[in-house]
Amino acid sequence: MGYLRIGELARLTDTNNETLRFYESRGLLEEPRRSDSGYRLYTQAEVLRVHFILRAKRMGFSLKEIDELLSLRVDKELNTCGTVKELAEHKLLEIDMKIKELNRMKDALQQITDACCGGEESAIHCTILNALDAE
Amino acid sequence: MGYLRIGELARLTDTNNETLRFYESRGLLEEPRRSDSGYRLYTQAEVLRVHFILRAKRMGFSLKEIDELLSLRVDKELNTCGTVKELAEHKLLEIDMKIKELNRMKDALQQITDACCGGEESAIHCTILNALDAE
DNA sequence: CTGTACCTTATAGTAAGCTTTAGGGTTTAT
DNA sequence: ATAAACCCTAAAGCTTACTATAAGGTACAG
Ligand SMILES: [Zn+2]
Ligand SMILES: [Zn+2]
Ligand SMILES: [Zn+2]
Ligand SMILES: [Zn+2]
Repeated sequence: MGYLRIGELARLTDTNNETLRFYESRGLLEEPRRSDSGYRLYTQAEVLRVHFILRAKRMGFSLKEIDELLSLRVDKELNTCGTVKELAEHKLLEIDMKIKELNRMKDALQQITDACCGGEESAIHCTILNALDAE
Repeated sequence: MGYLRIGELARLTDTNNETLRFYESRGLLEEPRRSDSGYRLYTQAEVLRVHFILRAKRMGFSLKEIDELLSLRVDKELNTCGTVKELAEHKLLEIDMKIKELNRMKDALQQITDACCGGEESAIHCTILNALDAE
């Protein structure tokens, strides 16, 4: 009574049964209790936990990192803000590096693309192709 | 005489034998002529081609897209700047979308991270953990 | 009692871009 | 002649985050 089966948890969290079982296999969800017939039985706590996972994913954390965050979350009183903030700042640095890398790509590609006429004549003089070819 | 074996091509392009064979398997490099003993024999043209591939990779093109670019490059006179520029602009859009996505992540994470004290006391009140938990 | 929706497991497949392994020939220097 | 360095193929493995398939058992409505 009050228990959720996997499909219901999936619906409530906008995921699906396979993903939830996958998260369990990766340790992101604890093994839930089972019904007599072996069905997984969840509580509201798991709804919150899945939402936590999804939010962390949207922040750019990998499942492995989310696993760490979850362990911190489980016994908050035993862990410090310092530990949590370190993880977050590390991730921020990674995101920043990716952004910089993409901006480098973008600028380089934008430059050779702007120079290309984009016309219907032959691409022999194409700045894009030629830039990729240049020594 | 004048031919390069795979290891030499790898050295000249700062790649390795396996990667070059992999590129061949993906159609990025043509099947080269072979020595009597079956060794791949390359010319300077392949050095240029591998450099093309590497530059395109640095611009963010996938191997599949590079394959397309290479076909365009091979007979430039049969293709138009318009075709090439279309590929480039499509890729620019993709890069832009990734940058925006990462910036969204960064801003959200930055906000909850800035609010975290990062101190040595228990994480019960941690803004990071709590933000990930919040409904 | 039968259909349908739901659940179970284990295993394999997907994407990208390689890397590694296994097992076996070739070239070159000493 | 032999060791080191080099090459070959085919196949498997790696990473991330799932998704799909096969071959079932269970719950419940009509
Ligand atoms: Zn042009
Ligand atoms: Zn052009
Ligand atoms: Zn704090
Ligand atoms: Zn904190």
